Amino acid sequence: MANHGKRFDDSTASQCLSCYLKALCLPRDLTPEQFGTLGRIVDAPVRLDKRESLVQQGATFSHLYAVRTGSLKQVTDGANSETLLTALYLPGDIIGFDSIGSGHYSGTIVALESSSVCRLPFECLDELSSRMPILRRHLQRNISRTMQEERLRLHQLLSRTAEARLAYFLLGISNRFRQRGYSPHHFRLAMSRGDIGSYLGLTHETVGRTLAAYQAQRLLYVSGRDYHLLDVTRLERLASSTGRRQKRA
Amino acid sequence: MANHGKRFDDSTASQCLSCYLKALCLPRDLTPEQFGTLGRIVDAPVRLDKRESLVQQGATFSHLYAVRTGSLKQVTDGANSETLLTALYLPGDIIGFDSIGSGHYSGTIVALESSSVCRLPFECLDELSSRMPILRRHLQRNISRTMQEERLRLHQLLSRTAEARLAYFLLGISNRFRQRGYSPHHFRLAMSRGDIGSYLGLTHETVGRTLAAYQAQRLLYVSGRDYHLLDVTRLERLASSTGRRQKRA
DNA sequence: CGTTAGGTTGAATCCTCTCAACAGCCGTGG
DNA sequence: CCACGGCTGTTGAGAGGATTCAACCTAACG
Repeated sequence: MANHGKRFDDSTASQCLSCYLKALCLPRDLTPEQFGTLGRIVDAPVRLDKRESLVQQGATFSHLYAVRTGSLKQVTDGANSETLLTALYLPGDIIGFDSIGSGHYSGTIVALESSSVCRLPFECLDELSSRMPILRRHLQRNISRTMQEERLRLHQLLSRTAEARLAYFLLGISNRFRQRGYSPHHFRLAMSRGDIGSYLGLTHETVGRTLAAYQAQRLLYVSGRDYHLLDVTRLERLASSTGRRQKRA
Repeated sequence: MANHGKRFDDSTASQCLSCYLKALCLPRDLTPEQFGTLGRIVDAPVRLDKRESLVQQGATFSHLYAVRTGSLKQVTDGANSETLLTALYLPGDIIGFDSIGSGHYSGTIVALESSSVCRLPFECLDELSSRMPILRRHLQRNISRTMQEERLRLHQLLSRTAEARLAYFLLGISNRFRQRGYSPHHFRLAMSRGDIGSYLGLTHETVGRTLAAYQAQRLLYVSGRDYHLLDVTRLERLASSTGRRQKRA
């Protein structure tokens, strides 16, 4: 690093210090000094316009990215020329964990709206983590947790109906907003119906129809990409039921 | 560790040295000394009978396990008293990556047949990895790769028919056997139809019917839990198509 | 102001689930 | 040794849900 000698409260470091998301992307209980060391390797934030892409699928992996504002999607195209939405990133999320293993970004990252992200050079981070067990743990935890959550989530979705899948999805989003300090009942989701469908394995028509059905039952109110969850309890019941006819005991 | 002074070719170390799976669970290009250090922290292998469980869901996380022989499944029960088969482990696989984050095992691990596994104390492994970058990288890669593979796989499955899901699944198994040096065309899968269904989000009837349909088309031959893949090319076509009617361009 | 992408709605088709009945295999226990 | 129940796997019939295809509507944007 060129700025090796800088004090921990220099401009880049304070970027992290002042960031209200630090509880999400950084370990807690860092000493000010550790904080400084870490902040020093963070590059200046990158600004992205809507639809602009951060990295291309297949490009060689070099940085992790922490979402500061806005939201981004990961689209991956498989062998058979189908492209799937494989991840949604909200402020505080770290992008790129899934690309460490192969050395190439596993999908194209596209901004769903104007967004800004922090660049984290992985080499530096890795080198640092060998000397800072607390950081190593934090990274491990973060990877491991997202892996286990996603595994369970996707397996649960596999056997569910569109009704349950959507409820499950919306409640997940709601929780993520809650963790970030936003309202869990009212939020804007910058994804199209098609995006949601791609993520959940449904067609855009089905997504729309299901949302309409929810509205008819007063479970939520949707206007465009604005969502108001009205009856979370009932949505939870829906999400955790298979949505199918009861198998008789 | 009590056995800190042991030479690298002592009994536990040689266990790994002589293990034909070391290419899978250990980094390649280790010096004999590093090899010894690593081998020293590996506990004696654990033997499991069919149906015996290795760890219970929710137990506090302490060890990773490397599968030596046999096969195991991870079953996770969600909130709503449904239990899902969330992972299948074959020789050379590492069990437990998904449990580092939460500190608790994320599912019960059950042997599908008589199996043996190596215990890897995570604390030691982690401590070691701070001094051995090559090991740290290997662990990171392993976690990251399984995470990304699984994410893509499950998202692809979400929008596919039973026909495509099963083909996809069987080809995945086939590849894993190939990597391990077994025949990719003929193998025994110790899972029941119900297990497969749970993993893929299908009912056991559908699994059976689909296998029967494959046999009628001479794509494969199944007898009980013995599988012979006859026409891999055609299976691959099936697996990578959605299985649905072609959407017209 | 026209074009395009996103969204809604309807009708028909197809796939998978549910339910039910039955065959085979295995271990237990009489 | 055989009977028994339990577990696993197979097959069939009917119902329900998601998809495909088509038409139409809206909002955004050059």
